[in-house]
Amino acid sequence: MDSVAAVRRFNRTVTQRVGALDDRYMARGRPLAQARLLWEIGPGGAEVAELRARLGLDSGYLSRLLRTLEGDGLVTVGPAGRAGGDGRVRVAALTDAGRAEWAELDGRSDDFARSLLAPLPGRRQERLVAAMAEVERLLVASLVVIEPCPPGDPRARVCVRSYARDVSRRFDGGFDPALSRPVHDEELVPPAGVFLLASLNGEPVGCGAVKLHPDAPAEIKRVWVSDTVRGLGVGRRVLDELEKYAAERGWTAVRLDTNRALTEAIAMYRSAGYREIEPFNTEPYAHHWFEKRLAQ
Amino acid sequence: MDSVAAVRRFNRTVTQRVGALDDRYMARGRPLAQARLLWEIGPGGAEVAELRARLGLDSGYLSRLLRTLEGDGLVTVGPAGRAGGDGRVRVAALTDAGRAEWAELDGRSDDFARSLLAPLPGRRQERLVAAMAEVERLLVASLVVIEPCPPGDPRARVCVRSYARDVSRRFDGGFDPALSRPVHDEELVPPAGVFLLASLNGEPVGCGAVKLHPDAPAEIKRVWVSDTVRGLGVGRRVLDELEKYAAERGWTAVRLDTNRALTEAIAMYRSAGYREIEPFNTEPYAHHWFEKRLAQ
DNA sequence: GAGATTGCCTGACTAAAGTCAGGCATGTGG
DNA sequence: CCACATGCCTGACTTTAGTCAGGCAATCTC
Repeated sequence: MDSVAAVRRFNRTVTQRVGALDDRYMARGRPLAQARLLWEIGPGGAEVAELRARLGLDSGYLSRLLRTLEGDGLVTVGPAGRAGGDGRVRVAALTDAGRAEWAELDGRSDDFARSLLAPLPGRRQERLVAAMAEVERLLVASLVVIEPCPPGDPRARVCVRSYARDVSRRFDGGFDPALSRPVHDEELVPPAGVFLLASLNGEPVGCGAVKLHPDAPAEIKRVWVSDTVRGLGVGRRVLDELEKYAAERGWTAVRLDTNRALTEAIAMYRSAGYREIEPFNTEPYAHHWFEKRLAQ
Repeated sequence: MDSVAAVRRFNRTVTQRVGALDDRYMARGRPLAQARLLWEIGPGGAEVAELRARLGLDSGYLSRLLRTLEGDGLVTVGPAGRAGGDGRVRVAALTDAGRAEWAELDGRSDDFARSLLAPLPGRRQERLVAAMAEVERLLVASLVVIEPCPPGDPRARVCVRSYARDVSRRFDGGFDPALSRPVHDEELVPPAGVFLLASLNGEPVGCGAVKLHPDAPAEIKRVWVSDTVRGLGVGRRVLDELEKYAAERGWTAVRLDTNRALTEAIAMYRSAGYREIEPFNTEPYAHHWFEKRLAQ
């Protein structure tokens, strides 16, 4: 397959060679990990747990790095500012010297970016920037992770609220959740069902749920994808995971209902093998009902 | 500047995040540096000096890495095969076990490339591949280095031969170097002049030379750019460097002659501030003569 | 309010990466 | 043939990165 070769060439030249240069720019005099951490803390400060998640570091290692930066007088680590907050969490903030160092890093990053553009004639610069944006956008698809999540989790709530907002904007006459058939959290917790969350670098960007009705096909609900990642196949992956969940537990069919305004969703269901069926519920906002038989 | 921000976003998400994933794929069980080295040696083997240049490693460190791979029975390092070659250079080659390991790495690289494409729907995959190719092509411009080189260097010879071949393909009736006004190597060695070589990862991809005539404008010769990097501003950069070289040594003008078939070159000269002048030599292949006054 | 959990910290490690100073054999220019 | 350069190698280091086990205090759960 030729496109695999093309991706490999890209990885080699761009992620490896350019990435190494980027690192070298970033870490002048200071170990790379420290520079990255300092950068990640930023002028606004950051909670330790967040830093750990963003940089993917071991708790002990991060702690030690923070101690080093503190020793150099660049960072202070103290209890979270907000009263009433969790007293265990600590926030790292930059000192004046740290802010200066951060500005230096920021400047260097700018320099490096400019050095990539500089050798190109003007129009090619624009094309490079456009192509980079495209690559970045399309590559995030492979960074989106889909995993089960309690429906009560704040990130799940964010998704469901966004879902309701999107839908009410698109339906004729809006959408009032109170009129729609209710879904209770307990129905989306194993073994009754599951709620899946799609996230990108920890940020929620999509969701979907399935209810495993006893003695009836499983029912798919609340499939939603943030428009920041729309068109990248995330919805389809969520749907696949939900079907897989139901199939593994013995269900042989899934159903769902949807509104005629959601044309892309309908197209996705059809292309995923769903067939339109007679109404199987009395959902007031639904115009179409679909079913798909699951291979065991 | 917004495009700088876009490049930085790209560097962050793509070179950093994807690059780190790539490394993790590459280095399973084995230290990354070893895996990279093994990969770089490849089934065809490679000279030690070349490996050092490609990977940018310290001589001692590389030697040690080779010793480790040798100890693991993956690599043999021996004197260069070619008789009459430099007896000091050594070549690393893969053993059977090394070849197997290499194939394993190769397979993993493929897997990783596929894993980037897989989550995307088909048409987006094509767009990603196209955008990657574009980014890669445009970014190599910033990896091209231009530096003085003795005109007798093999890489310089390669360029001049390519130049003659390109030109003879384009001129009506071909190009016979014997009929053209000759340029001797000594004229392109400081202080009489200079030969500049443009190279990408050590491979020659362009050249240009200037002769500093006493009591006459400096003369630019042999500006050539390989079509692998054409359109990326390399020719313009070579020209700038040549002008700078002449200006720094007190020359106040540069001249050159060119053939009417070389339309892009002519356009480049014009856009770089060259004005057409009366013939200043009797070059049989020239149709246009240009001059540019240099700011001191 | 006891017991488990969570968030951060420290100490004690190990492995990998990289540097530096020489050393030996080969090659090159006078 | 001498002096010097070059290509590779070894030994002796340092730094960076990262892991793991445990510990303390705050918080949550029952």
